[in-house]
Amino acid sequence: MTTTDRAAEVEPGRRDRKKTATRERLITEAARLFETKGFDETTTTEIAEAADVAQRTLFRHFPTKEAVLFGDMVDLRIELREALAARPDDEPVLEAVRQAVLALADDHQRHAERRRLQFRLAASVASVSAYSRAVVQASWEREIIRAAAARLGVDPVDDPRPEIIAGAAMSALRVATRQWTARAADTDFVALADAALVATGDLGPTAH
Amino acid sequence: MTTTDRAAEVEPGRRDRKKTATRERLITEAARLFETKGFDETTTTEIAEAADVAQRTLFRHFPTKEAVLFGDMVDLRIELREALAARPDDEPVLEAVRQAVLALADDHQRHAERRRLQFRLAASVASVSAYSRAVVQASWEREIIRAAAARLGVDPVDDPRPEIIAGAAMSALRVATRQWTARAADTDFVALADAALVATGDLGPTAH
DNA sequence: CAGCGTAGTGTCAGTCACTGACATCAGTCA
DNA sequence: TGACTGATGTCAGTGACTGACACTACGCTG
Repeated sequence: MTTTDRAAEVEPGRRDRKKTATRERLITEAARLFETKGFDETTTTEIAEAADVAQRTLFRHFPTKEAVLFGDMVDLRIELREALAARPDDEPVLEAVRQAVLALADDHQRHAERRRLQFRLAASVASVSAYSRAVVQASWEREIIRAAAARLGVDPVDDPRPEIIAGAAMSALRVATRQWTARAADTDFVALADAALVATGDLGPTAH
Repeated sequence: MTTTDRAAEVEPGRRDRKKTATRERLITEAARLFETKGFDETTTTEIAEAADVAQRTLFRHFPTKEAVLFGDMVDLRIELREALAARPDDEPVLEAVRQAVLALADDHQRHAERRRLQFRLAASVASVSAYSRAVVQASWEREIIRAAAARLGVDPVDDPRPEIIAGAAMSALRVATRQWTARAADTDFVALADAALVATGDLGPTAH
């Protein structure tokens, strides 16, 4: 058990290291350019050149320009899935979802600067907003749906409740995100998210 | 200004009639081409030529190719807003939202063929999915948020509940849409949507 | 360790969504 | 009727993305 942890983590060779290095260079250079020049004003060729690769290489690592911006979020889906799986089986569904989504919130807190850039661009650039909603957030939503369906013991195609729970949780997360983006950099994002997620369980009492 | 007064329904002149005729020709020709050739396989120039206008004219009527596909949904937002406003003030929020969203469902029922094409493409083409979520559905969601906030007497920026309600309702609608698309053409969409929306109020009881 | 297969990259040329600029023509209205 | 204005056509671009092909270096196997 030297560097191998659980699922046979083999030391990656030079080729793989170069590949991930290129990928990360693209992500950071893109973020820097988006920050300084704006999203639409930055071309994919500029990003590629800043990372010292050909434009074609950028599109071998990412399917779209938007995907470069959110490139550091790919494993968040897995993280959310594991957080959901880690909740005790006898915990109420909404509580399990709430706790798991706080793992996402915690990640945002840890990568505050990058997340703020992403949220800011999602709020101002149409194509980024669309990507964030339809690709990033939708992937999280699917994890919540899957987990909620499993806990409720139902088929998410027949029973609408898993998807409704997921939609409500994602809405809560969006509210927290918007509030956080509008406030000072040291605002506690997890607390905001928690407050919003608690309100998710209050839909009944909202009745009137 | 324009001709006489504005809010009232004035008989549109020949110029306006031509304009809307062009717009509608673009929408129907696009739908026909998307149906037969597929979305990605149809170029905007082909759509324009089928409608007997220049490609440039298409982009004066619609900002994107996806917007042409959903061109017949523009006034649905207004319809939803009015349905929300029409609900009695003393009705519980969730019930008002449910009834209003059934107005959307009813529209889908009435334009079954076109809606099925749109949903099918949204399920298979990434850019269409993104547009549907981030533009079309998001606009409905905003209407629900606004109405729910007004009914609860809260500011939707501070209080997450309006957005959570809206997110849950939109999720219910998406479930119903997916179920409907997968079933026979004469399936009762309103009934499916109603069943899903009823479940929205059951999040508390879902507890365990 | 020599040699072979292949993954990651560069280069080039092409497609297509979308846009600015300018000319033209047709409704509209004084 | 004549001036104004808004819808359209034409043309020339920009920039995101893609297929094809060649090349190099990594890594494995004999």
